[in-house]
Amino acid sequence: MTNADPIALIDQSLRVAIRAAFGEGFDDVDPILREAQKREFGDWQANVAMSLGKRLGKPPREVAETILDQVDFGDVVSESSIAGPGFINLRLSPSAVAAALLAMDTPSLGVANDPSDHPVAIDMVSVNVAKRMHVGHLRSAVIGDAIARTLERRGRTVIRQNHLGDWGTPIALVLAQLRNNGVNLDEVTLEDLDTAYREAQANAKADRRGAEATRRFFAGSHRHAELEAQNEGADEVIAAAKQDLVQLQAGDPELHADWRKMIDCTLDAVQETIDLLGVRMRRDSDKGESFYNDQLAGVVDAFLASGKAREDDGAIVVDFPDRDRPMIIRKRDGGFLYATTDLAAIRHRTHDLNADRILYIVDIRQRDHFRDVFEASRMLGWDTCADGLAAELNHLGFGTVLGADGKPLKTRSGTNASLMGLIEEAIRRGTDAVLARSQDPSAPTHGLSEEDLGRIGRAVGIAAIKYADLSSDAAKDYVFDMDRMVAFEGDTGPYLLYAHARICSLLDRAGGVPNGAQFQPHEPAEKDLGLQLLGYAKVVHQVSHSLEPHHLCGYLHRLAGLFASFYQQCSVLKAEDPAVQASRLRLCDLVRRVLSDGLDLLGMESPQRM
RNA sequence: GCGGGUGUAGCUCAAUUGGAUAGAGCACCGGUCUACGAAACCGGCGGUUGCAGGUUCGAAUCCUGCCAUCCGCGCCA
Repeated sequence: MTNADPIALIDQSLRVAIRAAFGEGFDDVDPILREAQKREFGDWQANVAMSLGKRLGKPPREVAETILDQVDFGDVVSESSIAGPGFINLRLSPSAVAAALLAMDTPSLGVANDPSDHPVAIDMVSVNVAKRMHVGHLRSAVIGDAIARTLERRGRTVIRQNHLGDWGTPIALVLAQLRNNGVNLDEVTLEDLDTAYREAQANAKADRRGAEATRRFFAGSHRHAELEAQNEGADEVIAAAKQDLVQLQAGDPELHADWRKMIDCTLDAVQETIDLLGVRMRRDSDKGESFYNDQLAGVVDAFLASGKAREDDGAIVVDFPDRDRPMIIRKRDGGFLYATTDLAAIRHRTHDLNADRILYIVDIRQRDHFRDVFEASRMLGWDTCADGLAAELNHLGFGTVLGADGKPLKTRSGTNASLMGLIEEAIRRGTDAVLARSQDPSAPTHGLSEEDLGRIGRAVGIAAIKYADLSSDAAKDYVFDMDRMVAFEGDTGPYLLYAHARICSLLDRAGGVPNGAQFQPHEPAEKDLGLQLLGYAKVVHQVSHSLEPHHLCGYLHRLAGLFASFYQQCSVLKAEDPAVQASRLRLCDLVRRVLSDGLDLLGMESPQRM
């Protein structure tokens, strides 16, 4: 915040006034400044009088009057009044808004860096080897990317961690299946892998009760429950796979080479999808379960040595003081579990990566799992970095993607909808719309090359999908309705892109912002737009803490809406007074940059035309 | 059975974390383009915030009890 920040100035003035009016003991009273919810009331309001009234035993309105008698807002506030039970309503002077806009009109747009120099580790996407990506991965990728970009915007180093499901009996089963099928792994496609995966699954469960296993099989990514094939009483297929796994672990060169090829094939396909989605993640983000494999025995030993784990019916478990269900970290047969791997991963991320914040962008149904793992890791101090700083461990759990019927989104055949298919359809529909509009000779996109139009269509389609995913509370389920998303009307990603594109062409026609342009937000629409702009840094800071991108979506949508109103009410190019025109152009330019910056944090492109 | 989430306009979602008359979008009705881009703007219709109590100046938000619904619950990941 700069010293031109009118809200900080008002806050300070009120604190001084409260101290002066009520004496010592009222040194540090929060004026409870809030944005006014309705413009009729004012721009901002202070709600301190109500709580202070109680403390002083005086009517809140009287308290408010006393404060206003004492306060000196300088020329920041143009109008103040008392309303209702004791709200202090304030209207900012145009000059104060102008000064604040001037202060934020810098490359940073007022967004401050986070002081921490530790990296942040984000566990996101987390695909399963040999499986196609499906909608279950969409949210982790989109939300994770938005969070990562927001933290990077604040100067943090973000280490994306693709916690691959690349180890264990499931993977061994697929390998065995591939060899049975005589598949040449040098030319293997993800299709082959996916098929082998399904066949392996079918074989594994053929000899056993299938219903429950089938239900789990279709549940989602490996971080959900994809293969229910590790129960005791393994049949021959599983026994053989476990044998393979032992050999693989022992370093059998041929098996290891096949295993690598399988991973490479999967990840090449993943990369293609990730790139098309515009999610920033590369192969150097890969750190799968296999990475932690040789640390798992040590994890269990550490818990045993510290007395935090005990043996129970042959298994090793960790107890929690407030829960009766323990967490198993080693099975009776000596095998390790998902929890064991996650404990190793936390230790790696604090001890080796030095991360002071570890975020998990994983389905919310795993809340209990992460609660257990986080708490257990704290028992051994594995949440602390080398410098003694305790890392913040956070599970950003997201809800399920539902179809129009309100049930988890599936294809007609009942399998999980392919993520690539969804993305391609969104892009196709975005491109169709862009192409159709470019037919109009007066359209700004008229005459653009097919390549350019395709690029714009892609940006529009992707923005539609992402905005739908990001604009509501991540923890809740949401209905994936392609028709609504790509209607491109109302509260959608394309609406934001459209606002941005209009500003671009406006500035284009004007030849940019004139030298010496000064902010003069006198018209109500100009001032409202200006006030909204001033809130940008705050919302970015907020999202980087709360991990709620939907607040940024809401902010940008309001900004775009206020711009649309302003655009309707205030002529820019036709403004008669050159100073007014210059002011409006500068305002437009600032809106454009904030929109573009905000869209980028959400992982969306902002084309100049659409 | 135990634990957790959710419940807001016909539909999809918000609500600055306890503030004023609960807001948007879609749908519906009515206005605004020989154009600073109508993917837009302006107005209208639409609510007992699941129900019942409680806390206080003030509750969608906090507490208690119900109802509905979804999810999780030791050797799967």
